Amino acid sequence: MTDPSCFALHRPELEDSLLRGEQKLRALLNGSARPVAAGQTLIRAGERHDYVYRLVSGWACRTRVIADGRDQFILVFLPGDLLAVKSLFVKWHTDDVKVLSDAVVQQIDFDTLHKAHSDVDVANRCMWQVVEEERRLHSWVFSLGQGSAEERLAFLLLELRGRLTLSGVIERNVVAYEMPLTQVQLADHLGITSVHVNRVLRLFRDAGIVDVRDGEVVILNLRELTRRAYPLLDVYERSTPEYVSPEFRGMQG
Amino acid sequence: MTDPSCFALHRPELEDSLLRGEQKLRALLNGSARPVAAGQTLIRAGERHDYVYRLVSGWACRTRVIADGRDQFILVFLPGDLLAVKSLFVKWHTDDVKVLSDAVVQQIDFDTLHKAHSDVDVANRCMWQVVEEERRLHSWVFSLGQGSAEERLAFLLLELRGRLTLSGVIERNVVAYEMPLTQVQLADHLGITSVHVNRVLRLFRDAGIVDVRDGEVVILNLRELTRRAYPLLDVYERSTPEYVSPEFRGMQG
DNA sequence: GTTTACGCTTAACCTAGGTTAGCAATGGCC
DNA sequence: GGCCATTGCTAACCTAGGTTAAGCGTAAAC
Repeated sequence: MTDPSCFALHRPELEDSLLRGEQKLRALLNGSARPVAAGQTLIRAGERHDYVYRLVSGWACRTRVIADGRDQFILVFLPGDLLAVKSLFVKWHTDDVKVLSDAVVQQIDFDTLHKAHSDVDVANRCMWQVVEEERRLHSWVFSLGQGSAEERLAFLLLELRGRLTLSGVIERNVVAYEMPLTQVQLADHLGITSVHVNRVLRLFRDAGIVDVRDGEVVILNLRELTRRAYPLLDVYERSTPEYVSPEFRGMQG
Repeated sequence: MTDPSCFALHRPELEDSLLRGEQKLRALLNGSARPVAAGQTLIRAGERHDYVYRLVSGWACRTRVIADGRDQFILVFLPGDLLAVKSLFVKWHTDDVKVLSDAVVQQIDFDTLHKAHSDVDVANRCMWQVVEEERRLHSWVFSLGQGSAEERLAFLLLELRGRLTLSGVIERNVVAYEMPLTQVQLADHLGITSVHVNRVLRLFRDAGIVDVRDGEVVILNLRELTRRAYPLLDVYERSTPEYVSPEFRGMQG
């Protein structure tokens, strides 16, 4: 959120409002920071929930687990993201929100945010978070429905880099970043098994495309990684420098 | 939208606001109704778009098509739904919106709705549409990532019935409803091939569970259909009478 | 009244990815 | 030190669903 271009998809008319909303929210969240240990569940599906959070550092995810053990990460949250904005609108959430690495979160209770929500700037900033999540969900639905395991993994690694860049966690154009997900967790997000995650990672490593190891992603050939992910990128990502290697900017296909 | 309980997941504090917002939106949309022929594309990905729509009758979908022919229906819209609320926030959409059967839509341009959006009730009603879509997207991500073809198809047929009931298109507890999707279109939504859709439909028909034919769904055994879909239902749907057969209300697992 | 197009159906065959099962390396923890 | 849990890795085997191709019915188009 250090880079205003993180709002790049929006309408110019709204940019100022979103930035003001961001400032106002920061003021409201200020002082409430607290650490959360890796593995903690912040929100449990089906339980009444009256807080909205900002993830200051660390990674989190929205995940759905069912009785027979199937588990799907629905969204991954990175530093700067607002978590559970929907708390403003729903009695309870339909999925768990879990912290994936040691993290720091700020929080705000329903009543306070509800009052603030009558401020147009704050309402816009909240709506923006939901709209942006929906964009990512669209891509993810397409990926799970139509993408191969290779495409999905390439897409995920590229998308994480793009989001970390836009939110200012990593510098523009870096090719290595910390990524705390285990292979099992990657599998739960990608909708494949951890055995197959391992196969694809080895393939990518052998092909000199990307090396994922010890909680770090090292991109060896950004052009090739982009090429493999490209079918799954949406028109926004395809035209945004933070997501794709230069050769592919705005390309069709 | 004839049934206020369509807002069942929300907070009681907001129910009145949502209903007021609905009335205000209706007033704004009034008079703009126009027919749209089946197959028409209402919104094209990547093009500037300045309208928000209400689907008065007929079915529509948000879909992403890529160059190699892969096509995924991301969301299906039913009568009463607002389409493209995100137009308020994004310069262009990342996916097409296509009308699936002869339909009637009302529309409102960006400037008018933007002014109305400063009204809290209207803003809430718009946010609600996006939040509800996100809930469905969560379930769909889980389904595509973890569900078998049988589970997904059962889930879809059950969900469509539930939504049609909540929005007042069909009566409570009916077991047959019109469903204009072809097997190819079902396949595009479910993330499988039309050949496999056909296989599963035959299986369901032979097992006396549900008969899908000639643009109509006839549920022969609601209990069994619910059982097959159950793993994919979210906690909201599991506890809502419109979605599940009585025996399963609120069941875990 | 033939042609074209579309949707449904089925069969035969194939492959991406799942399943099961080990083994090795690491790192608390007592 | 030994113990246990977690993560990564790999091999052997299996299956859900994909692919290809064909036939059938209906209906609009000429």
